[in-house]
Amino acid sequence: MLADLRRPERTFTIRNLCNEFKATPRALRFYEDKGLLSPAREGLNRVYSHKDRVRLQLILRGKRVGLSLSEIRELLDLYDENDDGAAQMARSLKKFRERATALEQQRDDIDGALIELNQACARLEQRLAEIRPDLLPRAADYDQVLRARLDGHADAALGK
Amino acid sequence: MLADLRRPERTFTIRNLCNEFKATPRALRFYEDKGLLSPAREGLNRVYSHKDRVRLQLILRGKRVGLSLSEIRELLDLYDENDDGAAQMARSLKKFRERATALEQQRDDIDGALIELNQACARLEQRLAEIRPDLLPRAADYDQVLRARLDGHADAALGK
DNA sequence: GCCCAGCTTGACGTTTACGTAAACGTTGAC
DNA sequence: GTCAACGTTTACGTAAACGTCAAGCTGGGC
Repeated sequence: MLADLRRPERTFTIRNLCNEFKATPRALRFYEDKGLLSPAREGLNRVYSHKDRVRLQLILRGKRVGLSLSEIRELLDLYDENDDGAAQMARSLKKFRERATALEQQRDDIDGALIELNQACARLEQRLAEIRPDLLPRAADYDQVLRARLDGHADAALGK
Repeated sequence: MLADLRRPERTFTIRNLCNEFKATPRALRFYEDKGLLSPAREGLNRVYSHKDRVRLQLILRGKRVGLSLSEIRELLDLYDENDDGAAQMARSLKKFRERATALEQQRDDIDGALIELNQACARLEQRLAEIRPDLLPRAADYDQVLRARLDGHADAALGK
């Protein structure tokens, strides 16, 4: 029954979780090495509980937002030393905001790079158009999309 | 005179260029190792010409837009094997466009991460507000800025 | 002559997140 | 009985872009 999948006593093999979350066994073992996971053992084999599964979800979510494994571990540790949930939530919140700020910085960097790239492209296109128009990969539509997006961002950045 | 700085026969020491472009000597030597630069020698010491300076500028620009050193080298090589300028321009243009596409993908990834982060932040804030409002770092203004930007991007992404 | 500052080469260290063997044990299918 | 398919541990390899010594040469100032 599917219901079994939700029963808390259900456990998972390493491959179960790998399949479910598109990870590799090597990755899960690596996370364990780094102290992010600590599944039970059945003999030598790893046995993952629902709690482990949740932790893995948190790990992968952390990765998606660009946290390093050590940062993720810090956050997980916070939830573990769980004497007072509120304090840890506050710290997590702080961490998340820091990450958000960093990500915005990254995005601004990327926008800057895109502007520079587009200028370079424009120059190249112009010169090619003069000299060897036949070599111009026709990508007018592509460029329109590209510029539309950039303009949007430029507006947001400049016009506040 | 400042005019001397522009005279083509003016040469530069490694430190000159490092200071001008905020790089380290190690970096310039590294680029040389990788075949991106090949300054003249005066005894043992490196002597950079104007051409070398331009190449360095191109290298740094390439880095800013996220090209790897090997990709940059390919482009520089194109300009060197200079039998037909137009063909290389066309290839550079292609490379640049590929990079632009990749950067946009990266930016979308970042936006996705930011959305996930903001959701997490919102949940944390809400629960903290219920349980321990005193722990809430007051960052209302910060969040407004943050959301304004995100909304802007969301609009651009959704509204075509 | 001495010393320091700055240049040189060479080589190993760093970081992150695993990949990739190697070598072995366990279980189930046939 | 043996082969395949999983699991295990240990350990080295990878990629990028330099940082960080180490050890030595050289020119200039005093």
